[in-house]
Amino acid sequence: MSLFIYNSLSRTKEEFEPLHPGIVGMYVCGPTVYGHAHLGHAKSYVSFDVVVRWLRQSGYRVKYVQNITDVGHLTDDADEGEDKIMKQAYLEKTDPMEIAQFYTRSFYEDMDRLGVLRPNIAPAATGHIPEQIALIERLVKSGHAYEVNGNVYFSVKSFNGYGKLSGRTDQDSLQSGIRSGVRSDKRESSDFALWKKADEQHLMKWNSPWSVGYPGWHLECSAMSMKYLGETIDIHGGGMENKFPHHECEIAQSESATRKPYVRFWMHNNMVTINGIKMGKSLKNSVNLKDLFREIDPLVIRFFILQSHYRSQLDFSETAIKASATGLEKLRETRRRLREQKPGTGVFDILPFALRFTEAMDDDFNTPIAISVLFELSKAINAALDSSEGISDTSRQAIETFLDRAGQETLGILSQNSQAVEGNSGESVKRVGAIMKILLELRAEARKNMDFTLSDRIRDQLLDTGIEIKDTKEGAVWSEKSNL
RNA sequence: GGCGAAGUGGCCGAGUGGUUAGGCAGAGGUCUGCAAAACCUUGUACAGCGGUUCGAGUCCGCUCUUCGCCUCCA
Repeated sequence: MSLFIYNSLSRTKEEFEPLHPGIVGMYVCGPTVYGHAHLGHAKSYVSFDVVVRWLRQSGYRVKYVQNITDVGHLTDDADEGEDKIMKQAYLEKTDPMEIAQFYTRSFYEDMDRLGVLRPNIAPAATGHIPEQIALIERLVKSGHAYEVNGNVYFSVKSFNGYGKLSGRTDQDSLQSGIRSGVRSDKRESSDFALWKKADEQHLMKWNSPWSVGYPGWHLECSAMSMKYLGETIDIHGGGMENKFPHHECEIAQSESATRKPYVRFWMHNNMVTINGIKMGKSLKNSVNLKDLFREIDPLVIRFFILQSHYRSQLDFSETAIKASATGLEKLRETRRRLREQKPGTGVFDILPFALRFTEAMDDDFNTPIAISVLFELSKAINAALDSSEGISDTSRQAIETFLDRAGQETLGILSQNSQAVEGNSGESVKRVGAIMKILLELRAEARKNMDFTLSDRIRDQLLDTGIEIKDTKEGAVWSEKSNL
């Protein structure tokens, strides 16, 4: 069985083979750091996190590069608009670098909580100005770019592959979408900026052969991916909304410079909608992750995201996320039960489940199917545990190995210690365990004496503090109730 | 207007020709002091209209509706 990935460039699923055997070069467009991360970021980076994890599970060494955009680019290609980071710096009365650093840290905090593994390399745009200038020089030299008044533009007409990713090849219709009346030095209105001359007030600017200025917003990804992954990379990921113009421009400038294919597999993840409408900062309906985490376990959000396919839109609602929370709790509960169960004699065959899980992941990272396999497995495990034979120790170990690999290492939703008392040392965890043991013994005694008032009081009051008691055949067990 | 995606049972959400997706919610049952959990049973779903086919949610056409991109955005 081999891995198939949907390639946005060919619009079909293709069998994946890396350019260099055993090693995958992967680049994903990172955030522009001028605000806290929102649900859209979560969907994107959780999705690509699972891609990376699965590639590694499949035996590849993945070199994962995800940039940090800390240059505040203009808000459009038409030579006007504002610099977002600079605007935020004025707003917060500080300088752009502090803004970028602050929100970069915030971004990683949120991603860590979602269980998103850090990229191998996280290059910042401001740290790669020389590489970007070198790329522009290469394009000017080869006639694909031209300078006017200190600005450098890429000539779209000079690259005839323009539009192959987005399907937008009709230059006339492209131009009709651009507003008229804007003064510009461009030869063609579809040309895009590689270097912009800075005006007086502009805060972030660098020397270049053309002017004191700053790089165009498509340039950093090309320059940095080539630097760290080579001129042809295996996988480039990003949000759908970046297909055009961002990725189209990346292809144009990169392939014009190198005369080699830039990306072998383009992967685009879909949007988060709220009540069916796209979530966006400009629409003022974006859901900030830090706010969300106060009410919902970050891993529930991760699970919720993975219950739909990365190429599908994900509609966020209170009821949908609650359903996910209950579902995830069910999987966790099964795992807990399995661990605590006394060994039986029953043989449990994990192989069919493992095969179906692999098949689902190999089919363009179909996490909803993969999760449905976990649910079916959960049901089978519970049924086996309820039966008189139970599950043998050998079978139990095989199941746990699979759950570690599938549930934790691949999907990142069943962490081994999810029920541990968070943020506490091993000592205090032990102490809580000892206290609970005493309480459960007292309650068992009360039940034996038919004193249900007392036994229910212990149960109810513990529940108020977030500890849940369940009476099973083997006696009472306790667990921490995850929020929501 | 151009490019693209999509309409699945109360809700979420898979499924590219032929047997059950899965989850949540609901109903009935087993277990239980009660509760919780778990298990069992329970749903004539595929926007509409035509067409292709022995057979279509799945292919083709038309209609309706929704969404994304064409300005920064994951």
